[in-house]
Amino acid sequence: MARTTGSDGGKTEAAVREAAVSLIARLGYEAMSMRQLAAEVGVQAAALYRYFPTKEDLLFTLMREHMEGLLKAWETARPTGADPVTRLAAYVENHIAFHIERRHATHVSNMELRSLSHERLTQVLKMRTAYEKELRAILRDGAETDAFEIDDTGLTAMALIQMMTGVIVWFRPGERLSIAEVTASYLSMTMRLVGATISHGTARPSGRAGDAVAL
Amino acid sequence: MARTTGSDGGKTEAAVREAAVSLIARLGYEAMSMRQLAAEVGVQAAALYRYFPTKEDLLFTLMREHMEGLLKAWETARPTGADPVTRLAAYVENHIAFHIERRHATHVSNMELRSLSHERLTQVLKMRTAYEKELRAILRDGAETDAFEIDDTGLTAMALIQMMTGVIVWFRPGERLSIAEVTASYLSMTMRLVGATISHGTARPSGRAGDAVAL
DNA sequence: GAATTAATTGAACGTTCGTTTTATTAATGC
DNA sequence: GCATTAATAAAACGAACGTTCAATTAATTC
Repeated sequence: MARTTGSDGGKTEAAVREAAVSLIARLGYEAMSMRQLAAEVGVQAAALYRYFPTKEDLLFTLMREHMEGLLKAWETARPTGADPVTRLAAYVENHIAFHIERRHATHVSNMELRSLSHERLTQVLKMRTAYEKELRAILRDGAETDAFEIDDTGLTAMALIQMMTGVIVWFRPGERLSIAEVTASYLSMTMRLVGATISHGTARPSGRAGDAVAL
Repeated sequence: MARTTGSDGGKTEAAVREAAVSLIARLGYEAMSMRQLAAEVGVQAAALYRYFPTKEDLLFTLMREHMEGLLKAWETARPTGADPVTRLAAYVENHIAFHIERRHATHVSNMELRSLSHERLTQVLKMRTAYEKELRAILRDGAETDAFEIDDTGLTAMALIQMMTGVIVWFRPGERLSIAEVTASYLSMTMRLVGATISHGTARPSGRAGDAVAL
């Protein structure tokens, strides 16, 4: 056999991407073979090389597009000229929504970085850093205007991102909690963590929780 | 050649474990070959099979002992009969100290779970769940005695663990922050996140940060 | 409807993998 | 110092890997 009836390059490529994301998320990049991937798509292994020149090219494409999507999503969701609390809330909501929606792709982007060449790793990390920088800027603004009370901006940003991204590890759609409930809880935890001053009305008291137990 | 002068089974096995942890952490379990590992130890690949019957046995041994170590460390550090704030502080301090000290092993235990057989995966997850259960118990006690203000105990526990374990992703010893500084910051963030009542002296006010921005 | 292009198959390539087997030498026990 | 046991090397096994190549057929173009 050769070309099959109804075959379409565009559709096949999309099917390859989709199957690759879920297969890599489940088995890991190294453990997934090109033959396995091809079988999932319903095609011979050789056919994959029409769309991606190497296995690593495939991985890199998935990661790059994931990061581009994340940055684009934030560009769209980001409120312009708002106060730090509003901006932080938008960041948290966007982050959680995006990551829950793309659990598998996030898994791939976070876990398989070591399989990239140095150059490509740098590219992906650059995008990631740009995204994290947005959060640090919000935290810094909030700290400077006393909207937040933060020890260390960089450390707090990393802690928040790890906490939020961690959702994909345990969250399963359709279980005990809805996406809205999870998002609301994380938003509330985030605001407490950064010591956010209550924004609407009530003034915030001076005594900070945690002070008494700090080393 | 055969047996080499000065060779010692105990030392070789220890060297294999050590090399395996750092090699798997750096390359990933699937990407590390037994020949690579043997070369790192300064031995032929066949010699490894004297100590570990298969590659997966080696991985499982590393993971099981890591988890056993974590549980044992907590058993030792756990304060008995103390209030929730003290117990939570001890949990955070133990968790961060243990994970910073064993960054590579933690990486292995968290990232390579999918390479275990179903049965062994279950064993490791059982230990992990037992460890997480300790945190949930502390949070529940704190919530019931109004020492903490928590939306959802399970969700908060997961968020905290993800946040704390995330330290190993970005923390490098000898850089900007010391272990003590990092621990103090995480402790402070944790206490705010759970809405801990200030324990020594000052009463805690009613208005909670985050309320105003919750969905 | 012939020529061209797009999509895929099937077979093969050289390499590397985890693992096993057999032989060989160092340390140990008596 | 001889017998035994411990620790390793060296070579080989079949299987699986990523990738390439030539052949073949479906769709498209004119």
